[in-house]
Amino acid sequence: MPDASGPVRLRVAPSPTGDPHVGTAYMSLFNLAFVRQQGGAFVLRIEDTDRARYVEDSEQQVYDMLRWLGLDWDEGPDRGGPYAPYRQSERLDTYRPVAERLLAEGRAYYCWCTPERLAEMRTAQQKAKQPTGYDRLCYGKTREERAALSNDGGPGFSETPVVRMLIPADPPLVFTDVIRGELNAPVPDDQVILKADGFPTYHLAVVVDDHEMGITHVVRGEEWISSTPKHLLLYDWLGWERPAFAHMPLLRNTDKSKISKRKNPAARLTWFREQGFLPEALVNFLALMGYSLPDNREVFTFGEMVESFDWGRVNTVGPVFDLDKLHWLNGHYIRELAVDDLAARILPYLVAAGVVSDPPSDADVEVVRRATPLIQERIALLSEAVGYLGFLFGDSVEIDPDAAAKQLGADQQPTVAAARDALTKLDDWSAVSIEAALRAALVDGLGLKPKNAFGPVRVAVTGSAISPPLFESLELLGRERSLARLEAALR
RNA sequence: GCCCCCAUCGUCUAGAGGCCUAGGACGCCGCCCUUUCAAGGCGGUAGCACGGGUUCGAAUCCCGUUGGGGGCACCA
Repeated sequence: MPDASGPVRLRVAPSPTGDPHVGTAYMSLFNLAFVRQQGGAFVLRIEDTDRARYVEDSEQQVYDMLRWLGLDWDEGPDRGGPYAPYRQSERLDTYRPVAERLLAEGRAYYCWCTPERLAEMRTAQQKAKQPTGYDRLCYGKTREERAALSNDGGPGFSETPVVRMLIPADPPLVFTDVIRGELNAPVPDDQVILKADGFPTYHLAVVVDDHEMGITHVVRGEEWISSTPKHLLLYDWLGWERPAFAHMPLLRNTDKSKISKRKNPAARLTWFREQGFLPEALVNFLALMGYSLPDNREVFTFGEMVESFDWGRVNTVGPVFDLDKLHWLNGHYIRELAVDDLAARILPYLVAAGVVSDPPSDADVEVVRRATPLIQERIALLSEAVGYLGFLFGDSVEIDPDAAAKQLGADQQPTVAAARDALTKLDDWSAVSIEAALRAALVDGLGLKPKNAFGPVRVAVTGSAISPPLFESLELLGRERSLARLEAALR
């Protein structure tokens, strides 16, 4: 097994079958942390050997999301590298000779069984409480011999055969995992390595490619532990050096099951961007899943993770993906952002919500920039800016009925009127002056508690009982629209 | 059903035999601050799954039980 002292090449190998999965980012992160620490190469390989499940756009989405997260790769289909091509569908010629060699050496055999026959066999085995696995019906038979079996209602025969590994009686089951130490995996059955359509299965393709590409460390999910003996066998048969294996824990849904798009929106990587999470917060959070820094610090950069990275610190327990903590972390990162940076990140969400025109006017951009400091410590997600800042755009504002009922009833009319009168007389339309004028008129003048004095004004002007700080909001809104909204609340 | 992996507060975790009366973070609760909401400050709640060993001593090592997860495809 290679150690980590030499050049390291790791791979991330998503299958292009829909929205990028959060697990892809998770594996990429740990992969990349190790690569950067060791000075190796991060290889992105697209494992598209399943033509039935291939989705056109998803490869591009993988690129987009990994770049968004800043988890950039050194070699890949889009940027080339010494071992191109990096798409398995373009490497078919690489796998076929290997399958033929195994066939010739008696380590593999053709199988003509139909999928229907295999399904029936599995069902029967389960029913009989037997371990499931291929029964080797085709083993040692020629095409003609096997076909003859099916002539009169025998087991299903398919014209195009697959190639299966002939698993020996004592396959290698024990291997050392860099995270878990010595592992004892289950005995495999005669696995298909070449499909009827001529494409390899994952098991063949991954071993051949990892060898060809000089991959030293395989970082993948825990779900692969039970498949590893198949891969070990292939390495041994072919006389190739085994890579090191790191089986990461699986991210979980709240019910502890493997994280899935069905049960958890967060399983879709694009969801995080839609919601307004910051990529740096997500990366930090992902690093916290099943991992900790030596000093147990919780907020850290990718670079800091790299400095002390150690496979031994990766937990073996699958962490539940807890959005509460990610929210907190995201809010934390938002508060640390420079105002202009944050404003620039908020803008697309306002545009997407239709609050700001597309493209935004210079005036709108300026308003967002000036409003951003008011909400920086109030939002945990970029998308929440829409609710806070919507009132600043447009002539009138829609008043929340609940807030109106509580803050703009008959009792509050004099308060609103007094506010209007005080502000109408105001010369200097600045937050400081506005506050002074309103305090004088409402708190001192009408003897109201601040809460009761400013509440009605807030609802009248922002449309909501929850808003950015009132006086700054009035200043940003401007005299004309502010007074108009107070006036409107009096009718 | 068969095989494999795993087990510290609700959640993420620290802990590699004595430093543990088990520490931190999120959440939750209370108080302070306060023009709403936040943010911030202070305090609190809550856990070593269970049973046997080993040892002077066990959250830490071993075995079993229970519990959870994963795999058992011509999917990856």
